[in-house]
Amino acid sequence: MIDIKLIREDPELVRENIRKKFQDEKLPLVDRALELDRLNRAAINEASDLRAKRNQLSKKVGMLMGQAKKDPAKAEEAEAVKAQVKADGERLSELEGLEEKYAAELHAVMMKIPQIIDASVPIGPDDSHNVEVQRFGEPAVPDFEIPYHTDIMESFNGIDLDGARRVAGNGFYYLMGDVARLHEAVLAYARDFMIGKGFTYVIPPFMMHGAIVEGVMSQSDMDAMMYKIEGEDLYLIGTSEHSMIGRYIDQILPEASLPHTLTSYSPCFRKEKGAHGVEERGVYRIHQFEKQEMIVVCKPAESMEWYERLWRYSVELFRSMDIPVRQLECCSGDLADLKVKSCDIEAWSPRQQKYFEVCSCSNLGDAQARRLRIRIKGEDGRTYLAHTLNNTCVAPPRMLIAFLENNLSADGSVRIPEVLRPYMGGKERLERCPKV
RNA sequence: GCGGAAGUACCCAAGUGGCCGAAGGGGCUCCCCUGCUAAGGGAGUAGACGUCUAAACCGCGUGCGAGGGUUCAAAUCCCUCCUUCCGCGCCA
Repeated sequence: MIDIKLIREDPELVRENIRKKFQDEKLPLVDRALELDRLNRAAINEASDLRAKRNQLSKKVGMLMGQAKKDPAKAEEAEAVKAQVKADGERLSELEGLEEKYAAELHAVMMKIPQIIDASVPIGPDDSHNVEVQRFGEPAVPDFEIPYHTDIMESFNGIDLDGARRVAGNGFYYLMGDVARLHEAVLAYARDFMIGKGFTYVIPPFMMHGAIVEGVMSQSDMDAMMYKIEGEDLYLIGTSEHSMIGRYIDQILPEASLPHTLTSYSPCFRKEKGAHGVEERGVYRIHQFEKQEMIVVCKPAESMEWYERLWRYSVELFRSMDIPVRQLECCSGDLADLKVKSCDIEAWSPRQQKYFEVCSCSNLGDAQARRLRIRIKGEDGRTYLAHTLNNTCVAPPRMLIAFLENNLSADGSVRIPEVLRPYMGGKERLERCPKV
């Protein structure tokens, strides 16, 4: 969400930004916003004048009523003033209706106008124009065949998709044995990794109110992603970012307390409508997964610096588990409407011989902060909007695909990288086991 | 979940229809007085949001948990909801 003042002062900049994102159908929204803003302010001004008048006259009634005890003539005068106020009442309630109507419409329009993207974002209509920035580690292709990830998991008796389908349907999983333990090991390792970077570990609510949902994500994302609890104003979180950023709703943070650097764990629930749908056979795109996340709330001037730091943490984390990765920058057309700049960290899949998304790092600028009214109080007493960022540390079980494929040996065993061994009871390898 | 109580500014707290945007106290800030300091005196202390403005000040509007309603006028009356506290119940 952008500032309405920006549209007042420089509508062309906002239009240009919409064009850069290949959303020309939204161009009329700019003029619509200007019009609604004008109407809204006119209504506010007139209503405000009427209220001022009413307040004055009502006080006068009060005074006259007081005097009426000694001088009955004053009572009549009071009645006359009452009638005056009542006369304006109709116009005032009409204006109040208009205020509400215009404000609501304006808000709806403003929610659709995308955040101003950073000047450095590459321009392109869709994800095919995303830009590979840099690779980390050698994308190796072994001389033996790498099975599909669920087959690798099955070779350790580590997954049951059939059972999950019976219980919850497609898009769920049972992880078992060493694979389940590995899943938790990766999360625990990522947690400690971030604690080591000075982040505070947080376990947030896994559900949230509708008002928070609207603040942290766009309407289209909400429809495509969120599960609603029947009969309650509660949604299952799609990522801990939602409840982590939501925590700051209506808060004014002392400047000295910044930056807030948090690493949160949560299960994540997603409908995955649209996108490419839920995968039939595997744990790449599913309705439920777990994630260790990074969250930063900081001063506006520092958000780009944090953005750079955050995605590098992901790279460092994956490299420490011997997984080759690359940084892929999101182009303008692929950037969600709330984001200023974003990149994916993609892990190498030796089986498919291509990179696939495992982390997503975003600088939201003041977009979430404006929607949720997250402000900072400066030393000079002024308040201003914070910036928010988020990034994935690890999101298994998808992340396990990269892990298993890259650490698989010709004999079918999987090497446990040293950093994970303390979380696996010292185990150095996962060995194939007979089918149960 | 049931019963009871309560939500007023940084904190405590008075206020049941009219100069109440809100007494009083504490705290905090500034000033003065006094060399003996768990001292005295004075002043200030809604923040926020909206509007107005080139911007700011000022002004105006909103604001007493939230949202509605009654009224010329609501902290005060009515309705709904939320939160907290105390019992009871249930439960990892």
